[in-house]
Formats: sequence, structure tokens, C-alpha cells
Amino acid sequence: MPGQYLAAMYTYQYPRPALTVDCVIFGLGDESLKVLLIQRAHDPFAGRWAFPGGFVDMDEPTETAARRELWEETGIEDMFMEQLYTFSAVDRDPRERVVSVAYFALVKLANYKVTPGSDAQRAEWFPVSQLPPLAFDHDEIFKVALARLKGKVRYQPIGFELLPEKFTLGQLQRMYELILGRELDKRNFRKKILGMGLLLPLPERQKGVSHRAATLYQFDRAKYKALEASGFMFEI
Amino acid sequence: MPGQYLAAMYTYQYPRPALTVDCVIFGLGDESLKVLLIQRAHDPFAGRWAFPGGFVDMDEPTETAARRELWEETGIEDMFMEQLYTFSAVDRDPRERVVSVAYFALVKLANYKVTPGSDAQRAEWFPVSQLPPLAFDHDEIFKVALARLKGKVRYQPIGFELLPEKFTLGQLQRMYELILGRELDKRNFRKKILGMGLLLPLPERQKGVSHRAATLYQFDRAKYKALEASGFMFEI
DNA sequence: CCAAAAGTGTTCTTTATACACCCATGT
DNA sequence: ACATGGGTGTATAAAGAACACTTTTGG
Repeated sequence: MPGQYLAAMYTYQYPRPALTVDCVIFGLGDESLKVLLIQRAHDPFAGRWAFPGGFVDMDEPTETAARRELWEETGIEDMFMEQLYTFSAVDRDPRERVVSVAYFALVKLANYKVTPGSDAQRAEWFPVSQLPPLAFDHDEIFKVALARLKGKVRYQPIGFELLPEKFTLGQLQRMYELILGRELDKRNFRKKILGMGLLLPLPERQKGVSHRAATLYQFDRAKYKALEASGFMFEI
Repeated sequence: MPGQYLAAMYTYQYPRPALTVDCVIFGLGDESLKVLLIQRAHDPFAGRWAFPGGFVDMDEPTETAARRELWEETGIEDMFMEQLYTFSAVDRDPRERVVSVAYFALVKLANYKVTPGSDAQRAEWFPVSQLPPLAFDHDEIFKVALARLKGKVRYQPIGFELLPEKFTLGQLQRMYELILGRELDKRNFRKKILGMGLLLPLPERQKGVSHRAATLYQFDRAKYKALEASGFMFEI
């Protein structure tokens, strides 16, 4: 990184904000949409809950920083992630000027059933409708993240990131109902989603349920890519 | 700003990326959608065109920085602006690590007909289909900005920000056609947009045109706010 | 046999699309 | 008179919304 020296030559005279990342991770519980929070060990806001995050290193882009922090703090990796928004209010951190690039992630909660927490830190999944008061401006970050999820889930097939690889149409519909906050008509839903031709029915069926076993489906990513390229628009 | 002292106490040991803003400003010409570029006076990329932008001060949020830089470099103010994306590739600036928060702005070009340029800098409006090679990663920033504009203009009434306060339905339709890159049916377009009840017909008509004078309309922002709050979705 | 979710079609309403001619104005 | 864009309605097709019963499985 020759930049280190050049930085001094060109710009050392200007103070710079600190740069951090914060991650809003959504997971799908049995009865609610959830987000992962970490309890802060130190001041400011010691004891309060906050989204996992941390400082951006000089040799990594912000998304890499977000994935690294998430892995360090929770052990979660390889999830769907996209940039959410950059929060830069001058007083958002009481210590000093900190600008934070927030990320928005979706995980298959079944893969992380046990409450995460690698350091001494406590991490816990909270239903989105029952969040404790959050540190810093994380309440605002959460609002933006939830709005993004609700807005996006209808027009891009990101909802599948919350489900296991193999899922039933019932699970899929419940996922949409939980996120959108309203009920969907079962027959119309199935007609629409199957009509897209993006769900591969598997030769397997659900097991161990005390009712008729449902067909398992898989989302056909390759087919979606192809259709998307030729102008197809996903919509629920 | 007590943060200045605290910053030294807590975090002076970590190097920080520089933080800048860049603004992609769209305006509507007679025959094309345009963006404002500034020709760089100094290295790196001396002589190349780039989006206006600059460093974020310690006492201003990024959007304020974007508006300030834009005013300083072009004299444009009070335009529609929203955050676009934060670009953080490690080598995006050859001198040192610079993270840039890009903004996306829409202006009523008629108000800025003369080529702007307040400093010694040259500023010019370029049709989006004929951009010169840009400095830094600004080609990528532009791609993201144009995609955002195309995607958003259909679902939010931001297109009006590109037109004068009073406009004809012909101007409105041409605006959508230029941005979306396809022709719209005149009768269907009028039926749809007038059907929303968001356009106030004015008792005035177009003047000095060598054809039948069109009715002038105004976008009813108050009514849109009300409808939006009760679940109405704008769509072209 | 009961509970619980899976699975399945049709009707009606709403919205989208395709399409052609006369009108007003300035040159 | 002609060139230019303004202004108007209808018919057809497609998509969305509403709606109820039978099937399968485990307990």
C-alpha cells in the first residue's frame, strides 16, 4: 500500500471521520421475522443491544469489512448481503465523528439455530416487532433496513435466501406473509409463483409432519438469471 | 465539537480512509437526458471529466457535503438529491484510500441553461449516451446512477424534478421516453397519468409554439403525500 | 376419527394494450 | 396550405382478486 505515504503527503492536514460498517441480519423464525443483535460490553451504550459491526480496515472494501466483522462476532458467513445506506449524522456516535456504511443481510436461520456468540459477547435473534432500544442510531438503521426488505422482497427473489435450499410452498407463502405483514390467498399465490417456472419440484416430500406431506421445491437460480437477462421481472 | 479531542484519545492509532462525496446530476435536454461533468484541473486524471465532488468536512453529514460541493463547483442549489451508493474499492483513487459516498440529483435544466462553472473549472452537460471516459471509478458510479434513475422513475414521482414547475403532458411523456428508452402510447399515457389525479390543470396554456397550444399542468405534491400515506403507489 | 396443512379451478373485476382521426397554432 | 404536436375513445387481452372443498398424514 504505497497510499500510506502518499496519504501523508497530500492530505494529512485534514481530520477524517472514522469509518465503520454495521450489519442488519434478517432470519426467519417459525412465527416471526428476526434480526440478530449483539449486546455491547463497553461504553458508550454498555449493555445495550446493537447491530454487529466495526471499523473498516485500510486494505478492505466496506462489504469485506462487513462480512469479516460478522464472521468475527457471530460465526456466520457466506450469506446474501447488500449495501443498505451510509449513515453520517455528525453526532451519531457520542465519542467522535463516525460514518457508518450499513449492510443488509439475509440468512437461512435453520443453519444457525443455536444462539451465536463467539467472543464473550452475547448475540441473540429478536423478532422485528419486539426489539429492545438500540445503541447509537441503530433504531434508524433498522427502520431503513426493514423498509428495504419489505420493498425489495416483492420484486426480487431475495426471499429464498431466508429459506432452506429445499422448501415447501407453504413455507414460501408464510415467509412472504411475515415480511409483508398481510395474508396472501393460497391459490392465487401458488398459481403465480408456479407460473413463473422458477421453482423446481423435487421428487422428495416433506417428512415427519402430522398432515399431508408437501412437495419440496428448489429455486432455480440459473433459470432466473436467464429470464432476468431477457427482461423478465420477478413479482409477488 | 468535543469529538476532536476524544478522537485522539480513542482512535488516533488507526489509519482512516479519506471520505469524499460525488454527485451524479441529471438534467433533461431537448433531445436527451444529460449529466453534469467537471473537467479536472489537476492530477490524478488531469484533463479528464469527472462528477463534481470533494471531501466531507468533520462537521457536516455527507448529504450536506454533497450539496455544498455542488454549490461551490457549479452554483446549483436546492435540487432533489438522494444517496446513491458508497464506493469503497481499495484502489479506486491511485493516491490513497478514499471512500466516496455518491449522490444522485435531479435538476430543472431550464433554470441552469448556461454552462455552469464558477471556479476556473469547466463544467458541461453531456448526453448520457455520449459520455467521455471518466476519472477514477466514475464510469461505474454512472452506471449505478443511471440504473437507479431508470428503476425509480417508474415507481416514484421523481421525474417531475427534471421538468419546470409548469409542464405539458407532451413534455412529461417525452421525459419518460428519454429515461426509459422506449416509446409510450400517447393515449394510454394520458389516461394513466391523469387518472391518478395528481396533475393540476392550470388555466394557462403553452405560448409561442407553432402548433396547437397545450394545457399546462402542475404536479400536486400535497395530494401525492396524502395518497402515498394511504397506500397509493405511483406507477408509470 | 380428528386436527392440520396440502392441493386444486372458475368467475368476475380491473388493468393493460393496441389503435386513428380531427384540432389549433405559427409560418 | 402545410407542418407540428395537442387532444380524444373503444375494443380486446391479460392479470388480479375472491372464493370452498377434498386429500393426506400423524397422533
